Amino acid sequence: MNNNSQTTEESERPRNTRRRERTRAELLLAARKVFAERGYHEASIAEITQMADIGVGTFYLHFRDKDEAFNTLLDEGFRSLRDSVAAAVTQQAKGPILPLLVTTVFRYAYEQRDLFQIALTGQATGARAFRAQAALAEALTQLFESAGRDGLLTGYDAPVLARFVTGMITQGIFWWFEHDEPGPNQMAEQVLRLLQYGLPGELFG
Amino acid sequence: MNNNSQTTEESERPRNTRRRERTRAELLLAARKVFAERGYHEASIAEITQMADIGVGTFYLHFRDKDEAFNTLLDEGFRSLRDSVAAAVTQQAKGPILPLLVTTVFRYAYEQRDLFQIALTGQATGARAFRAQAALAEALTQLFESAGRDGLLTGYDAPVLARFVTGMITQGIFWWFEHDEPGPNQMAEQVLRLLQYGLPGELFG
Amino acid sequence: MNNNSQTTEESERPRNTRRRERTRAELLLAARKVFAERGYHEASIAEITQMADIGVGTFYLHFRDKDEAFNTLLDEGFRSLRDSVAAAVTQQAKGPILPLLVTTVFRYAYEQRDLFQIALTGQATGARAFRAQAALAEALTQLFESAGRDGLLTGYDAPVLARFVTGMITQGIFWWFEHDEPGPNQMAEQVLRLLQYGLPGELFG
Amino acid sequence: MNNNSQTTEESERPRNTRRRERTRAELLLAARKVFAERGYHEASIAEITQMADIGVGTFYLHFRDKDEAFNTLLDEGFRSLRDSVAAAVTQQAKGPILPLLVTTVFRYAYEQRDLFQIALTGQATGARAFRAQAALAEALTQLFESAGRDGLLTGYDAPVLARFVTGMITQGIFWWFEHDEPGPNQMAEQVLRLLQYGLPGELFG
DNA sequence: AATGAATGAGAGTTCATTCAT
DNA sequence: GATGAATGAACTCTCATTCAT
Repeated sequence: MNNNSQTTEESERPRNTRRRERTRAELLLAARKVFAERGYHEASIAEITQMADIGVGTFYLHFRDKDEAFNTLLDEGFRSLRDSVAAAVTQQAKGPILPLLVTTVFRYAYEQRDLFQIALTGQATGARAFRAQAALAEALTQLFESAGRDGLLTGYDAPVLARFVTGMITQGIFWWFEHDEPGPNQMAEQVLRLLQYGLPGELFG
Repeated sequence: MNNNSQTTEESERPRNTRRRERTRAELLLAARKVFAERGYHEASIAEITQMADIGVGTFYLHFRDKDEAFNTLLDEGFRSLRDSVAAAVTQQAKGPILPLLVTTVFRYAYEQRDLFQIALTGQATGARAFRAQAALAEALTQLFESAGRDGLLTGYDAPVLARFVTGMITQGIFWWFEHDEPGPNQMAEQVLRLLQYGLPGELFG
Repeated sequence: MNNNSQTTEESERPRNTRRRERTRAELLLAARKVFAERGYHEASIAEITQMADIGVGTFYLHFRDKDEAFNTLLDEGFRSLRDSVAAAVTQQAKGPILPLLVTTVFRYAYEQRDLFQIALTGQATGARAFRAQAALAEALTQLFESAGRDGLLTGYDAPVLARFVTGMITQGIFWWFEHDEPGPNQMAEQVLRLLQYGLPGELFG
Repeated sequence: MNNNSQTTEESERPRNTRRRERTRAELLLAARKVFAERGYHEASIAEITQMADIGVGTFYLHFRDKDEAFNTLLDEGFRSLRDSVAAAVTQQAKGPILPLLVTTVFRYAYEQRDLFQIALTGQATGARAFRAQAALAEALTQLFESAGRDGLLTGYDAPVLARFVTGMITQGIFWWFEHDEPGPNQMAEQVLRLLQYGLPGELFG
């Protein structure tokens, strides 16, 4: 309680803590690379720790197992996306949300392609991955349900509609796994144009 | 003595051949179930052969390895989808293709959910899966490029547009992994409505 | 049901079965050596399979894990001791059981020293080992309780008495881990003499 | 400046020494608990140091390795038993030693059950454990050899006899791992009665 | 063609021990 | 003297694949 011990609270603890945090960060960075390159199952702890230049055992000092490392990686990665979106929405208080959402997600995803590759391609049985999509779909569902209550969107099923838009965004991000163009702004613009104006009637007879 | 060479097409060869084919079909059926239930990596050859009630070794008489079985499964499964689409297009010669394509894919996917679950969720590193999406995107790209040459679609990038639509369809199918409603026709209708009319301008400011 | 398949029931199955049994026996033999030499914890599956000149994986075809192999080893080993004792008792129907029991156990233990070394020294957390002693104590308890009901043994607590005798026998067997003499008959004789006549009163004042 | 060399016996050194000793004692206490609860192999240094609320590294400042801690624990524990026995023998100078020995050992063992549990059950490959039994057997051997030289014990092999008695005592202590009754005095009495008077002749035919 | 016992490389994980602070 | 993060050898166990029958 009181500082009568020889471990000063400002120097001793932080030293270890700082080292611990650095190691953890290095492991997460390496895990990010390896998961992105190999996918969940093909990624081995050995490769991750080698890439981080850290002993195998150390991995287990920081994560209970492979699964926890994977989840931590995504959780911490997407937390900052969530923050970005929340910040953008708050800032531009009364404007339309949809364009903002699409644009923000695309911008973030373009910067963090590897993270999305892990989340979307990464495999990982069960619910592990797909949470990225789920979170996006959730946000969009709320948006559309709100719009629905305002009388817009007659004839549409909000959750399903949300999924469609999620699919469009997801595929846009997939596109970047193979191409660099178009950039996030143009990508967002294309999505929004399609959503707003649709395709020419000729295509539908 | 007797002509049991490779020309005896109706008696000798067919007997073995038929048996061989039956075994192969049983293996593929079992593989389909197991891959759908477990995903690529968690599926084990042992479980597949057990479910097929066939010896482990026999598996390798029919498929070089796990990967080949997986690919074969998808190839053969989607071949029939391709045929369905081709047939539908040919039949309805001069009408608009897009609605036809969307509707046919949804109808097929609704019936063959397990196949799509394997293909879309299935894991399988690299390009293994995703070919379902790729094939669909390819077909749509051609459609849109053709439309683009007719002067429609100004301002759109055809391949990217194709991806967007692929994403919508994919997510529609994903939806069915968790829900049974809406059925394929309504699902197609929702997609087509969104594609044709877009969303109300209020959502875009 | 009927033998219309090409697998004849007298040749095909037994061939595999025989091989399986041989492998299993070799594994148990090797396990016996290694456990005796190293004790439960220091024994590794790798060493066992190496000694048996059999692949590591094969071990797990026959035993769920190290523990099961250990238990199987003791169970099968002591089953034959139990049989020996039962046979001896049955045969010499109406004579006194105690000398018979002591003698039979010692004779068997002298031949199967390694097995007893595993059981008595073997370690193995929990109840794993010690069952040899427990079984012996159990048999002796019944013997003494029966004698107690006949009015003999006043002043003795039968289960505790049974443990004492178990301890004597156990230590006799321990002795053989380091010495070869005296042989089982003399050992039994010494135990029985002590049990029957006790030590001279001078030692007790 | 000040004479803090190795001759300052009352101020400087003792402070450190005392602290050192306290840490060591805490470690041994924790080790005792953990070894008793888990057995040698399942006990981990981490658990011991956690229980002692002391850093892992500190353990190795006091003991070369796990093995040394284990041995130290037993050595120090049994040293006091040896002292108790020696004191009792000296005190009751000319009476018979055997009853005294048995009674003293049982009384001590009843109080220090955990120590005996470690020593008798504790696992620890090789000679590590079993030294408790060995020491007891040694003392008894001397007793019996002395008696043998006085012409008593004809027909008995002193060392083997010593082992038998060791076995009885050991099993008496084992009994306490599962039961609380009978207490040390009654237990000793039962052992001594059996040793002095033996069992009724009817049991031997 | 079919079988299934056998294989062994390689995975995840643990833990006694070290060492920079 | 004390600390605890880091280490890596060693372990158990799995499973795609082979091959004698």
